[in-house]
Amino acid sequence: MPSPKKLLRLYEILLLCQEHRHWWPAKTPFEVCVGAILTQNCAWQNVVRAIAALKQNKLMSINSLSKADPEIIAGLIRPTGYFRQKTERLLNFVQMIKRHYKGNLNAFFARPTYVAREELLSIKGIGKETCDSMLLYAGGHPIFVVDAYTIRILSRHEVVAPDADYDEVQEFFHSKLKPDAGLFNDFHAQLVGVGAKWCRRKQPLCGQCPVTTWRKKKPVISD
DNA sequence: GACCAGGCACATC
DNA sequence: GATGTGCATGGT
Repeated sequence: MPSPKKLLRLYEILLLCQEHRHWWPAKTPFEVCVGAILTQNCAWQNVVRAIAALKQNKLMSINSLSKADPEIIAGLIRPTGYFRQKTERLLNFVQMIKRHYKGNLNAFFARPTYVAREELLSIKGIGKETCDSMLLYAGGHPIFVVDAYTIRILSRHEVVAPDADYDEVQEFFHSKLKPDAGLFNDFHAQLVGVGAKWCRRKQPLCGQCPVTTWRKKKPVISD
């Protein structure tokens, strides 16, 4: 298991290759939340289209979205796939914020991290990754987001086991790093950045990947 | 035409 | 609790 120092070194190298990514690519916290649901098992470029369509139809707000016809929403988010499920998930989310926080997203994110997390996870259609993306990128809570790229990259470097699950990997980051939302934000963004470019599902890490290049020089495994 | 993309819920064993 | 399956579009 690498030390906190090595994990930070990995981050520094990613940062040198890509610079700060200023994530999440959204204008408002609510847009982050919508994007987090829409990006489930789908390429980001399709999410961009769906978000543009929602904005064009003035549905990028808790109030308007919650009142919209599900058929209309489904039609607008169609490019992201699973559009019926995602429509239901978006509505489940906005209805919870309306019911419990009078539609005030800031009030929701003002809750303690664990309270907000439990509340999000209780919503049908919001799993751990979607929930943690919202907490970190929309709410500024210091919680590490684990996604397919994170597990793929770290397991290929034998930093975590290939079959490591979400909780294990998240706990790994939390145990090695200080709870710093800014660091967690960009670290995860860096991993997704190299992941989307170089780390496809069934392919080995290629030599162009900055993380691979780093490992060739100095293995991260054990210390 | 096969495979993949920044998941999740549910059924089955 | 682990594993398999449905959900669905768009790009390569």
